[in-house]
Amino acid sequence: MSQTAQKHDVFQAIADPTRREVLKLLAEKELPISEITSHFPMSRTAIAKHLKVLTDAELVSGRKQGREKIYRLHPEPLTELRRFYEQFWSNKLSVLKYVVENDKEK
Amino acid sequence: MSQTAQKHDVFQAIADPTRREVLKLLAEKELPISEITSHFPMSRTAIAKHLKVLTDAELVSGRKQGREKIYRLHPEPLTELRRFYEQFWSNKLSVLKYVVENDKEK
DNA sequence: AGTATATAAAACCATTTGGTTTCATGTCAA
DNA sequence: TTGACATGAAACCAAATGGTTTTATATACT
Repeated sequence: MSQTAQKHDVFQAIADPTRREVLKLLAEKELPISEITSHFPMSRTAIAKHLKVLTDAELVSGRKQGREKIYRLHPEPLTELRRFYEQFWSNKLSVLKYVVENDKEK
Repeated sequence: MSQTAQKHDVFQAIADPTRREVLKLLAEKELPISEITSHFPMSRTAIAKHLKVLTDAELVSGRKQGREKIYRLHPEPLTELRRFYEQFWSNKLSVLKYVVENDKEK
């Protein structure tokens, strides 16, 4: 269980639309599992599994409070998304090439 | 087979590390399938399937030229990635909240 | 014409994914 | 202490994913 365990990465974690929605919910405020579940047309167990994946990717963390488990967002890993995105769209030759070549076709 | 078919979306397309690498390759210049394949430890057929997924997500397109099929990058759909990212990290309350609350803990 | 090359298409396979149901456990409240 | 509530854990399942091998077809080269 090292710091680098990370069975699921960010890219995989956000591949599922339900998980993306969960992240949006948690961006507002932290929530217990049952609260989160109430926003989706599926079982609590299914949501719990999604939360497991998000936890693996270190995008959320849950703490037990009484009989509830409360999840909160950890947005940092999303910066990897940004880095990926910028390889293609930020001050990169590829973008220029793309734009130029597309202009030619018109 | 409408224009809106789009069986695979961008998030799903970039979930696989091989496909992310393919995109990086194509950011440099357009390439035929066999050329792309030579960069990976798997069969041409496997790469062709990855290219199919990327095509579904409209991240690449292929044109037949002689006996080769040449693929090129279409980076536009990646903006959806950016929009997603910015929901969490760009001038949003959630970020402020996150930072503030993290400060408190230290 | 015949051979090598580049891709396409299909069948197949193991593993992962995204869901379910069922049962067990811990906690709160009356 | 009894019952309701919130979660955990396990078994199960169908479909999707990521790969393979095999066979076919079109193009290029000599």
